Amino acid sequence: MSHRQILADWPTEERSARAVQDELRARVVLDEPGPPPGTGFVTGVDVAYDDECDLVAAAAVVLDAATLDVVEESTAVGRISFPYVPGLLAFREIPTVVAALEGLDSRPGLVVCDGYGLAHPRRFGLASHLGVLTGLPTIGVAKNPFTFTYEEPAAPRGSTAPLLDGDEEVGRALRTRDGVKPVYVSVGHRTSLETACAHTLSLTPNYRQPETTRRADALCRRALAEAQEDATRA
DNA sequence: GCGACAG
DNA sequence: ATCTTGTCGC
Repeated sequence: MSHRQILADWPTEERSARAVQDELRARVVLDEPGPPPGTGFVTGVDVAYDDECDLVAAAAVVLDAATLDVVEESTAVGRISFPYVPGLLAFREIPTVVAALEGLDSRPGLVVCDGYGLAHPRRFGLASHLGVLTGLPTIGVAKNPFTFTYEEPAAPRGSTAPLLDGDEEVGRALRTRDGVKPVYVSVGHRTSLETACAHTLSLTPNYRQPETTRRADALCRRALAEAQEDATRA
């Protein structure tokens, strides 16, 4: 789906946004293992906002999965399409993220999102939604446990604990640095939870957050700053 | 009804 | 997400 098609019928109200999630959820593919970690490309996406200027900037950064070297970068700037509502984050982030992905010449490979996929009140978070719209394999790696619960994983990097919604495992708390707060991994589209965790570990040789997210975060902030300058000047 | 709540 | 300096520690 193109950026324009997506924006053409983008919901404005919370009620219709939730209805979209309930409908699209059936299209999530959960029975594919996903691309093996350490080979091909891995792409990070992230978004930065300026609510005052009504500006949103997204970045997509393609990394070589084996070396974590940057292969290609893309940014897109737009208007804010939805307020932040817990559970409806995708409606705020996706239009500009898709535009940034469309700017790439490379095939993105696995897309790593800053947020959740299956770990979502209606089992259709940002990573699930982006996966269904693009057809790409996606995973979600969040910095906070949202409304979910978990037992503290053991201290060493690589330790995990189930991320639970009641008694249902919706993701995993994964320790990416010894003794540091874990990240919260969930499946998006066309990937298994095991694959998602393996990718997350291979993307965190030095920091808590995946290299994909760190690169995309830095890039979208830069893009937002430039857009703010342009807006101020005009 | 009240509080909590990915980014 | 964003507002924001110095500072403790490897």
